[in-house]
Amino acid sequence: MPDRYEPASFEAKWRARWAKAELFLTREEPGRPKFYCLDFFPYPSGAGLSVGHCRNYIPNDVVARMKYMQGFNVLHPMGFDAFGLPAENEAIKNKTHPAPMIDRYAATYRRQMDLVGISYDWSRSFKSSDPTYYKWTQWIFKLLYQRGLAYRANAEVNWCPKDKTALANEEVVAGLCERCGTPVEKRQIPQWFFKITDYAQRLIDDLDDIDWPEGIKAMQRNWIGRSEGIEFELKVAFDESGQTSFTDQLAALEAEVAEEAGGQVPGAVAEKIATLEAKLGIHAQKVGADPMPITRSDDFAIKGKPLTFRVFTTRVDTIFGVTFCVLSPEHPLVDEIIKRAPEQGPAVREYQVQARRKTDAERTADTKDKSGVFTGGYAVNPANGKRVPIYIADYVLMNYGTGAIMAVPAHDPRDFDFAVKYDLDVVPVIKPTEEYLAGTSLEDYCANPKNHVPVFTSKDSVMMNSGEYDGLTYEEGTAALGQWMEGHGIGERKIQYKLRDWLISRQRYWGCPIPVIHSKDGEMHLVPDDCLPVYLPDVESYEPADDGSSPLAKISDFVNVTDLDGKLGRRETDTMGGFACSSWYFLRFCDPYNDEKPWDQERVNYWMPVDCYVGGAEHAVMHLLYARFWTKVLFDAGLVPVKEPFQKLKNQGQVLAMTPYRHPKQGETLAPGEEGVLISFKEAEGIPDDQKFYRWARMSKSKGNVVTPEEAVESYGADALRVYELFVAPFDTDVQWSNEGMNGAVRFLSRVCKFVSDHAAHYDVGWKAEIDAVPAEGRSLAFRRATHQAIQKATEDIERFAFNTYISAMMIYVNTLSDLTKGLQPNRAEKLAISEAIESLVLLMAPSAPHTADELWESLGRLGFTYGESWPKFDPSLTVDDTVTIAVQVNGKLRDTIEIEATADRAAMEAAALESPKVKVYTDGQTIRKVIIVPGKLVNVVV
RNA sequence: CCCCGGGUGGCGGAAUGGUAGACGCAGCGGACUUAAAAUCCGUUGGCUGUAAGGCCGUGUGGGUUCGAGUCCCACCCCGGGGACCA
Repeated sequence: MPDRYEPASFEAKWRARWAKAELFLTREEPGRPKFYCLDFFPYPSGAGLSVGHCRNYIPNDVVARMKYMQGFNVLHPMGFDAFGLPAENEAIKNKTHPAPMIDRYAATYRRQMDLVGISYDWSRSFKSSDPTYYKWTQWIFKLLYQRGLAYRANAEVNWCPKDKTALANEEVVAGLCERCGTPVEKRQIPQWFFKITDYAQRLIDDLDDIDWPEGIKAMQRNWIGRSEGIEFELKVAFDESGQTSFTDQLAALEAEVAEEAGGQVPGAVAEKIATLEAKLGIHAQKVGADPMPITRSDDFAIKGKPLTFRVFTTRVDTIFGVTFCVLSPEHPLVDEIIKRAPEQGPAVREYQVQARRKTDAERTADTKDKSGVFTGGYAVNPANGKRVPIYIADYVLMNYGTGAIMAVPAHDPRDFDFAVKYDLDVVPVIKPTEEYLAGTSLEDYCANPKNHVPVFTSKDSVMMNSGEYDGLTYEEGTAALGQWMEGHGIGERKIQYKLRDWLISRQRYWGCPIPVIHSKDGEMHLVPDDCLPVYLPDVESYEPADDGSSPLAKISDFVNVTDLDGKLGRRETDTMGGFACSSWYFLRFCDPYNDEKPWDQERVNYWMPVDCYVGGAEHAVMHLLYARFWTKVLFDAGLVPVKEPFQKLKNQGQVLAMTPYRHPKQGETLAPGEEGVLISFKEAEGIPDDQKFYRWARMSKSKGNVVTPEEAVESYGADALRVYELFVAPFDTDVQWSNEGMNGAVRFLSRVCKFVSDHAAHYDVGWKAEIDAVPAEGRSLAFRRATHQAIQKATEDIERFAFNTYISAMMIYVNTLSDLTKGLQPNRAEKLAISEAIESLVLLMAPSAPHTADELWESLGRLGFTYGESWPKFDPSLTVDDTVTIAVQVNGKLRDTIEIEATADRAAMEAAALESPKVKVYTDGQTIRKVIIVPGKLVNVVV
């Protein structure tokens, strides 16, 4: 029996035995509840795993192991996200084919995961690039297509010139390619999209039902970006001075109707217009607009149809403060306006060209500096009939809302900046608070709104300068104006989302082929089920072209197909982005060998949802949103029993390592945000202290600060690595790697071994049958209490993902047991209690230090594995002590602590507290006003 | 600018509104050793005091409470995310 932790002597042996016994094969034994424990689907990088990656696998492994011991059927699988740009780029760099490369890398991952003893069921493993898997990815694509959720459209997309492919919106960060940092360009290419926008509302709503970190939920809500507002129509005029009353607008409408009806206005329509006229006239007077005589303004009807455009706003309560409107440079109305107001044409065209040339990165870089140009047209504010100039500016985005806005510079900072720059009016229409005015008067604010920065944007105030709407709150004003607009057909309430459809086409080789054939007549056909999968052709050369076409397009054997009727067609040559493949892998794990269908319904009904999903927070809005979307589609199709795939989600913290930097040399410049120049540890040795410094940085190959699992296991042992990573910090916070900390874990495991080996002689396998018959008292009771308290703490802590305090409780347990056994010649009761303690200790340690636990288990003469044993249960009556230490406070200040019977009632506690000489010092000569008693905790005497 | 986290000894961290600093690391003192490593025992928030003890102490300032690391308000700092989304 080992009396200290000697990993080299037994860890490898146990891993081999677990493998031989197929210990972690998923069981579906009837009568046991299920638990699905899943880690994020990793892309197997060529750099291999670092101890940083283990921080996600180890804690979830502890959960999986405990759940199994508690009697659950546990599904704990692992596979590899093999398709996609990272793999393909790596293969190109190494001048090799991605398929064998990925196989090699995945094998390394598996070896490393096995090395630290993760209890995966490898029999269920697959790679997303396996044809047996991607066949079903294609099958689901077809399902989406059939349900109207996959479509091809010619669209302006984010094009990464380095990766030579289109990217999804989620893969573009601040205008740069998320993967390689290259500024993305815009390109018009036919692309495949999934219609995730159809599910926007459900993707928000169902977040309420799942146990995820609030931060991730917030990020998803934010990304989906729901906003409620009103979309309404404005008419375009070409004369600034002319006021157009509502009656004018009605007259124009009448003319329009008459034109369509062949010169004669139908009676019913005329009547309707008359009533509207009456209503509108009253309204116009109320809001203070000039009641203009009915004249036929030809502004609206020059050369045919009147020009109109629609805007979306969440602040219709500020509509009386509109002083200009802005169209996005790409807005189709712009052409129409300059056709009719040609004098602004050249300037407008020039600006459009400039805007187009800018990349998203440039556009976002100068968000402060607004630019734009007047179009020559005016918009008529439907609320008050006022005409305001129409500008184009690139701060208005074509792909959000209607691509046009009403600008209220008094209450919107962006509009304000623009108004200041182009000397446009600012008309306050929301009464600012006293706090905002900060001393100056309301008159001064209204007279010189441009002197008041930042602008007043709060919704917690009332309307002013808004005619009959003055004094209404945001809610009231929005409701009243919304009703008015809807009543008069000017606009309607609407909900907008920022979320756009998910672009899945990649013009690259290494991805799942899209099962579509384009026939000669331009129609698209899905590849029939019995022809799936569409195999990715095995080719020598697969480098991407930069003309926007996929490398598959050059492979004529792949492209040219003939259908059953002998008709010629061309295969779709784009492949699916990697996120498609990882949007359903958790379903395949439930039934990975099925070659009839993607999964057997019963298997998925049994295992889904995932009970505990663990991975990094960086996938907050990509994988996690896409997987939720697919699950909902599959739910709607009746193929999965759950609306949400991941019931509980946990994000682990990163592992940071000390990383050397040096100060920049003369002439060297640092990128923004950089503190110094990254150097290797070797370089650092040769540099004097005052020229270098160390920072904690995320472990990564590029930083040269990686500690591999092999190194850690070699120097300290796998169980030490596991215990260290569990103990060093809470699960979700970043940790700083330290060799000293690893030594602490080694010492602790040695103390566990020492305790067990020192007292193995007293171990009685049959303790369970006898222990309750021998009354525990004194030391034996103390043993039993320590044991049951440890069981309770360990169970609850693992359940709530508090692995650091679980390990801490184990340390306390071992320390307590060691203290209790000092110089002990145990009697029968004590021997039984020690037996219980030894066995509980080993089993409680099993999820975190499984090798050591099994080694000790065997040394105790037990057969099999701790994995197959039952998780210890605690007896609540044995978790409480009979005396407690209570705090005695005077006026809330701690003055004494006293030992007292745990069962002491309030009166006894009070009496004991008041008797304390230390308390008397403070209470003598004082009047006791009140005594607060918290049973079992404290007494507070108020004098 | 907005939205999330988070600021506790020399360090990592613990603490259902109820004894702040559990547990570990590092340090210090001691035992064992020819010596060192390893191990074991003791000790370790600051100030003050011979001691018993006292005072201060969880980013800053206020508040609620018998009692605040924990709840509320304002602010400062650090980390992450989103950023012209109308």
